[in-house]
Amino acid sequence: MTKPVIQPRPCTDPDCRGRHSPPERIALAESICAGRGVQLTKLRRRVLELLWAGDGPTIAYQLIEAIKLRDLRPVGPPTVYRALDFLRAQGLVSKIESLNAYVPCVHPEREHERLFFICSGCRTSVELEEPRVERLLAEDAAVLGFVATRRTVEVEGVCAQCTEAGAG
Amino acid sequence: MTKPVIQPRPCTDPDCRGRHSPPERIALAESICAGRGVQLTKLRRRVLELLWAGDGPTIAYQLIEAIKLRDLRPVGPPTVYRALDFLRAQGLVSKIESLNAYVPCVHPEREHERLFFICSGCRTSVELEEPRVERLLAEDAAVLGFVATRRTVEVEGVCAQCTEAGAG
DNA sequence: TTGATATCGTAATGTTATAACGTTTCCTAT
DNA sequence: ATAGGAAACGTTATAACATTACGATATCAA
Repeated sequence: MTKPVIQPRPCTDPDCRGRHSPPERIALAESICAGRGVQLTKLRRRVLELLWAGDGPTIAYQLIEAIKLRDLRPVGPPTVYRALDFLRAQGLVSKIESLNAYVPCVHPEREHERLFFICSGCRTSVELEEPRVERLLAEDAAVLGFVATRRTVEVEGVCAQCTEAGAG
Repeated sequence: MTKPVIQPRPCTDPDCRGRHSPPERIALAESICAGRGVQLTKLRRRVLELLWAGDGPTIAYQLIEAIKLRDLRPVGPPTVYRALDFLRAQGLVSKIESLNAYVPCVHPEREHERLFFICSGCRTSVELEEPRVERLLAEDAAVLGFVATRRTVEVEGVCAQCTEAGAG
């Protein structure tokens, strides 16, 4: 009885809204790291799994707690922050600056900048690719003679569900 | 002998790049607050002055130190954070989320979202209004049924001067 | 197996921000 | 003028987020 092998699968739906199976996305991360010759170690993988398991942006100290619970061993902040740094460098995780929290990237296989809609009601976030925003920012950067290395685009507000719930 | 009165003056140059006299911008802040019936108290004004005096994004604890030096009295973090909260609420100051630092808004008289280009070389930032980005984000929000309350758009990189200096 | 490099553990500490509660200031109605 | 109330501020403590520094372990090529 062999376990079914989970195949990473590039997503071609620009409007998928992040609806992917976490195991499939982890498998994709594995294959991306393998392809780059970098190591998705047990710890790094665990952190990525926990981010996928969370139902919204997760703060570093939640990850520390979760690892303690799940792996029955204590880990210090540097351990988790190092893993996060690695995952961010590989484009597998983004930091939501306005929350000091971290989210798994839905489409690490696409090398795009991401923007986030963050609901202050249910504390979830939606990742979006917006080539048009990217293009405008690149244009402005060019006018300024500015060489961009990182973009942060975050929109805070209330999502459709929470608006309905609040109104109903 | 009367002091010359500094008149606040709306800026009509969309590409002014923030070249304004701080005293003039403080006077503008005064008049905006007066118009809204809110108080730009001595402390709040001092914080705003210090932000204008800084040559780039300023962190809260720098403000605490600066007030100690300048006004010869100790102030606690809550005092400064409250002043910053007020100034942000009035649109006179923005927080740069990716630096945890604060900058005075160049054009508080215009009710626009701002985006920032932040140079990691000289630690300065340039504020820009980008109605086109605003529009795209509004569009995306509409598609998601998302009611936006705050936008954070920050581009990190190296400015033209620093690029030249580094290359030369 | 050895040396080099990457990764991880651990203690301490640094940095950023807020809670809680008391005091002062200032306006308004009398 | 003065009592009541709201807004602003002061102060202590602490919470929340992140890094430094250094040693231990694991991994891999030669």
